[in-house]
Order: sequence, then structure tokens, then C-alpha cells
Amino acid sequence: MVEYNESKDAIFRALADGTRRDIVERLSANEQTVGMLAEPLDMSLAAVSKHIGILEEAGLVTRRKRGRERVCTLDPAGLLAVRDWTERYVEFWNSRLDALDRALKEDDDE
Amino acid sequence: MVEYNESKDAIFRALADGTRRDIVERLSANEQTVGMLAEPLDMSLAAVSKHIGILEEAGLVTRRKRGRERVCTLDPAGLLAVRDWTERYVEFWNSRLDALDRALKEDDDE
DNA sequence: GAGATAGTCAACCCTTTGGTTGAGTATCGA
DNA sequence: TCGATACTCAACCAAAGGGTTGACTATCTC
Repeated sequence: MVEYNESKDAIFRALADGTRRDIVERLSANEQTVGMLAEPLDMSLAAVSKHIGILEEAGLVTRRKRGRERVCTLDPAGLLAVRDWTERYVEFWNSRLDALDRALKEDDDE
Repeated sequence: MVEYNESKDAIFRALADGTRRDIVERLSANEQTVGMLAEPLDMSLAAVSKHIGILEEAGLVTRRKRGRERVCTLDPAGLLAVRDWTERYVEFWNSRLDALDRALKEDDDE
């Protein structure tokens, strides 16, 4: 399994912000321009551009030019890193919860 | 499915910090006192106590008194919230990746 | 009871973050 | 070619984050 330690922190910090999570979720439906992403958000275009920059540095999003627009897309490489991490954590939580279940069952049996 | 929106942001912010992720991972092995958690970390006890406070407010950790010590444990309620969220995201990433796979396959077929 | 131990709390400090505005660039449409 | 559109960039600012220290409380040990 590949380790993504070098980027893990950047990904976590990128996803810590609600606005950026919103952007990621919206990009999961369709690729969108910076302006489209900014439209429903109550902040300047520059602010949105900065948010996208952070997602880009974390490897979650890529931006390409199309005329005078910039089209944003979810980045498969970043997605893989996030998926691997989340799966690791799901396993981790599940094993904890299983252990808790067993512990509770033992209590009941007494 | 239960929604954890009210706590989601706190959980994300709590897990955005590497020190706190470290604490959570260590607590997954065993419950530990604040002092034990602080021991390998290069910072004051007060700082560690603050980190634990943030994890506590996010619902990920509980602290109880045992003599003059405070014992920290992973909180099942918080764990469930995180697990549900991560599972939702794993599904989300997987569907994206499946879509990408299909798109790439179609390209190959041409 | 006296001192050591374990931790919390509040005040403070510096850095980072998340926003703003204003100016600049590239592209589109007339 | 000229003006609007779609951004980006740099400078700036206020608030939040992550750490410190010093004083305090509670408990253990002698």
C-alpha cells in the first residue's frame, strides 16, 4: 500500500474548512468554473480562487484554462489518497466498535 | 441515516491537527492519562490538555477522573459519527473513481 | 500536615487562516 | 480596438489556532 504521509496533512487542512468541503462535493457532480463555484457563496471571487488554490495544493482539485475561464475538476490522484485514508480509518473505527460490542456483550453475560 | 451536521465541523477541525490525530490513534490502542499522552509529545502538559479539550468538544474523546489523574478514552458516539461520515465519503470517492474508470475505458474503446 | 504529583485555567504571544480590496492580465464580443 | 468579463495576485486586516508561562486545585505519599 502506498503511503501518502507527505500530503496527508495538506489534505486534512484542506478539508477542515466547510466552504472547501462544499466545493469538493459540488465538483463531484460536475466540473465547474471558478465563477460557477463562487456564485452561491457569499464571498469575493478572489476568496474562492484562494480556496481552490488550497484544494489544488492538497492535490484534490486541478484547474485548467478554457478561454478566459478556469475549469476545476476533482483530481483522481488526490481522490485516491483520500479514499485510502478514509478506508483505513473506517476499518480502524469498525474494529474499535467491534471491540466495544464485545465488551458490552461480556458485561451483559455476567 | 442520522445526520451529524451540528458536530461535523468540530470533528473536521479537531482532526485537522496532526498532534490530535496522533492522540486519537494512540487512544485507539488503550485508554491513557493526560500525562501518558503528553509524555512523547514535545510540548507542555497544558498544551496537551487543550488538545484533548478540543477532541472532547468534538465528541471524539471523554475524560474521567481517577484519583489525581484524568483518563482519556475514545468516545463511541463520536466514533460513530466519524465512521458514518468516512463511509459516506468512501462511497463518494468510489463512485467518482468508477465513473473515471468508465470514462477512461470509453476513451480506450475509440 | 507538608511536599510532590497530575492536571486545569487564564492571560498572553506569535503565526496562520480566511476574508477584503485594488490593480493587473487574458479573453471575449461588438 | 474598446469595453466588459473572468480571473489572479499582492497587500492588508481581524479572528482563530497552537503554543507558552504562572497561579491554582486536588490528590497522593511520607
